[in-house]
Parts: sequence; C-alpha cells; structure tokens
Amino acid sequence: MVVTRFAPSPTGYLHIGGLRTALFSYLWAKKNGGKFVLRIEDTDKARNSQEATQAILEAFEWLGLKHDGDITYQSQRDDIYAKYIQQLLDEGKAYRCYMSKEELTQIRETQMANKERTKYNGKYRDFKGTVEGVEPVIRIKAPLSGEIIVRDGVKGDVSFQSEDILDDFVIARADGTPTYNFVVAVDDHLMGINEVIRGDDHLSNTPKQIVVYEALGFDLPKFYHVPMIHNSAGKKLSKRDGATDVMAYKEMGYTPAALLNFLVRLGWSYSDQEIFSMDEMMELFDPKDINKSASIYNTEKLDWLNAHYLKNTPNTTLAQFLEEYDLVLASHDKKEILLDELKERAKTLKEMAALVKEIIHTPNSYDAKAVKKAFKEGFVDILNAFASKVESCQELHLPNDYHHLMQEVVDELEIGFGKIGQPLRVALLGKLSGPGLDSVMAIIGREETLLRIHNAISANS
RNA sequence: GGCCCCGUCGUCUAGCGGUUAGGAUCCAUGGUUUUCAUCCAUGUUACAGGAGUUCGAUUCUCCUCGGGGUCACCA
Repeated sequence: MVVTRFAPSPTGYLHIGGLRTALFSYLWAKKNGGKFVLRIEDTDKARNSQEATQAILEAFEWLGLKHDGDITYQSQRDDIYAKYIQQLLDEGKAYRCYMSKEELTQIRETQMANKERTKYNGKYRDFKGTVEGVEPVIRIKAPLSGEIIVRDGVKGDVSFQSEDILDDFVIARADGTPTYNFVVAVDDHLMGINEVIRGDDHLSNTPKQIVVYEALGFDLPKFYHVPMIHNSAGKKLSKRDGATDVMAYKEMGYTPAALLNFLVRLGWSYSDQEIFSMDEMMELFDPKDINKSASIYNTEKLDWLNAHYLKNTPNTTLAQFLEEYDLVLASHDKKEILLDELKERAKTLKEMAALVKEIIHTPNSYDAKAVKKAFKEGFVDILNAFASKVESCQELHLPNDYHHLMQEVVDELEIGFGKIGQPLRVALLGKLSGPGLDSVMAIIGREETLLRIHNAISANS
C-alpha cells in the first residue's frame, strides 16, 4: 500500500509551495488506494506554535484535503527517538561528542579561511571516556568515503560522494532532543511511509537521512523531489513574496477547485489538459510526470481558472460561497437570474459579491463621465416614455418582459437602442458598464426600476 | 566557494532522433453584445551558446554560460 505524508514544521501559515507538495502526496496516495498522513514537525520548541498547526489544518479543511489517521506530533515522541538513539550508541554506530561550541566554531572558521568545506573533524569518533562539565551531543558515524545514490522518481539517480557532503552529523543535541534528519528517517519508517514526495530543497539532505536509515536497518522509501516554485525574481518562494498564505486566496475570492487545479498544473502536466476536477486529478496524477525544473509563480492562469470554475458552479453553491461576503441570496426571488448573469462576468467571488451589491443597491451617485455621455438632450423624454410603459404594465417578471418595453420605446420614438440603453443604464447602475439591462430590471423589480429612473431624472435635469 | 539540481514562447507546459516545434494563459486585432465582461475567430512571441555522435538533433554526450538549491546543536 502506498503511504505518503505531509510533514510541515508549524512555524506559520500553510504556504502555496507546501500545499502543492501536500496535494501531490494526497493525490498519489488516493490514486493508489493508499494513505496520506500528516506529521507535525515541532521539534524546535522555540519556533513553532499551536496557532500555526491550526492554520495548516484550517487550510486543509477549506480545500477539502483530508489526511488519514491521527496527526503525529514529533514533540510527543521523545521517548521513541531516545530509544533509537540509544540503540545506535549501543551498537557503536553513534557516539557522544564533547566538543564545545567554541571549538567547533573555531574549526569552522579555520576551514572557511582555508576555503575548505566546513565539516566536523571526527575528534570524538573513537573517544571512550567522558569530559567533565560538558553536555555532549550525539553524532552518528557517517561513511567517510564511498558513494551514496538517491534514487529519485523525479530527478533520476543522483550520486553524492560521502567525502564531499558527509561528516558525523549531530542526531541529538546537548539537551537530548533529536535533530531533523534523524527524526525524519525514524518517523517515516515508523509511520510506514514508503513514498516521500517533498520539495527538492531536501534533496541534499537525503544522503544524511539515508545514513540514518541504513544505520537503523530500515528499508528506504521511494523519493520524489519536486522542484521549487520561484517568485518573479527567480528565487525560492518565501513568505516575503506577498500572497503565499493559502488562506489569503480564500479571502481574495478564489474557490478551492480553482486553486487546486492551478497548483496541480504547476510542475505537472497531463498532455494538453488544463482543467482537472478532483476526480480527474486522482485518476491521472503520477509523480513520474512531475517536471524537473522550477516554475515561476504567476497567478494569471489562476484568475482564468477561477473564472472558468465560477461559470460552471451551480447557483446554490455560489449563493453559499457568497455568504462569506455578507450576502444572503437564498430567499431572493430572482437569484437565479442574478447569479446566471454575474457568474459569466466575475473572476473572483469577491468581485462577484461587489457586482451583486452594485445591482441590488440603489445608486446614490452617478459616474461623472457616464452622465456626460449618456444624459444628453432628450434623455428625459426617453426615460419618461419608458417609465410610463413600466407603470402601465403590472406584470413584469422576466428579462424578456422588460426587453419588450424597451423595444416598444425604440420603435415608437424611432431611435436606436443605444439612445435608451445608455441613459437607462446610468439611471439603473450609476455607470456605463454592467450586465444586460433587461436582467437588471428583472432582478430589482418594477418598483425599484421606476424609483431609479425617477431618481436619475430629478438628479440630472 | 564545495556539492547537487535545472535551462522550449513573458508565464504554465507538450515533445521522448525526422514536427510548418503543439496547447493554455497573457497581450493585440476583429466579430458578437445598447455598454462592460463573457464567448468566438485571427495574430505576435520559444528550443541559452558552442563542439561532438548521427544521413539527420529541441531531443543523446561533453564543455561554456545562466539560474536555483544546499552546506547548523533550523526544519
């Protein structure tokens, strides 16, 4: 069974890049009828917070990504890690190192001055005694030479020379807490994770983790290192790059379907297909089709996708989404006409909410340019002619009912459609752009239509 | 700097030795629409450079250049 995982450190909100690797992991597990588990990497007590964990969970909830089983918190597994550390100590695969931080720094500085790579010198590798007054760290015995090959499902086989990249790295700090590369390997194994999909910034950590796997006698999982998402400057996307908080996309009015579709196509493709429902993603996603190169984050396509999904969202769902924007449309008798009209025009839910408000609220001002263009000589007569038709007609419900009245005015006065359309538009909406007027009038109704026409005439003549 | 990864339109990408190098987005133009948007049509734009292998390289190899990642008692 395929078991994948998402393993964030809770130092902030869920970030767009993290969400993408989470999505890839989720899809791959689901496609294979496997499990997608969540592990919170909170071993750094100084930097992580409960709120951050909640923020990540909230984002998952919004997007409908469900993890399987209980969440694993690394902070609650100290005894497990201690056991494996002791095992390595007992087997002579790890040792206590009494080097002071000062001495370590000293060595590093010397190495840097000599333009050598910085590495621990192995001073305590074979040391058996103890040193008074120093709390030791525990280091793992890493191979001094030889080759480590990461068999990566995205990048192919990547070969590292031990002497280039390894030294006896710390697996437990002086205070006894274990370090990242150690716990990742232990937990991935213990949690049964056999397919690791993560950012390629971890590729160079992988040899270290392999050292841990091998020291403990664990089988290696399959690795997939997915390329970074870069900002427009070509650098790794970071929190400084503006909208990287997943929940910010909710506020901006994007739907989960659009965001997920956008992200799945960033670094992955399935021939020419652009639109993927969740079901299609689960059916078609395969990490072997992930791109090798980094992609630049650019939301133009997200806007297009969002607009696409809005057009194809049922009105009842749309009405629910819009409740986030203080719009209660459930009881509006013309909500179908309203939403049908607006979902073709809005790129985001936020925009759509604003458009709804523009229609249902009586305009309290008129755009100056629009007034100049539309309220030319004779407009009062035209509007009055139309208003009297509306007044004399009691049964007006559908856009077509209003359209007929406009047509009659146009025919009787022998004018073009624009002659009535422009002033009527400004009267109804306060500006020269917007949805079809017949629909607008059907939505706001006969009384409101008359009110807006009269308001416009008295304010502008 | 060492090590590692990457390099097709502005952007997301297809391509897996022979293609007029395809799609999407963006942008521009035209059409539809009383307006704006949608929608439809059309168009501009790409294989980083250089050697080699081959009858033939975007595709394989090497070098150069460019970009990125990583080098902690952070994760």
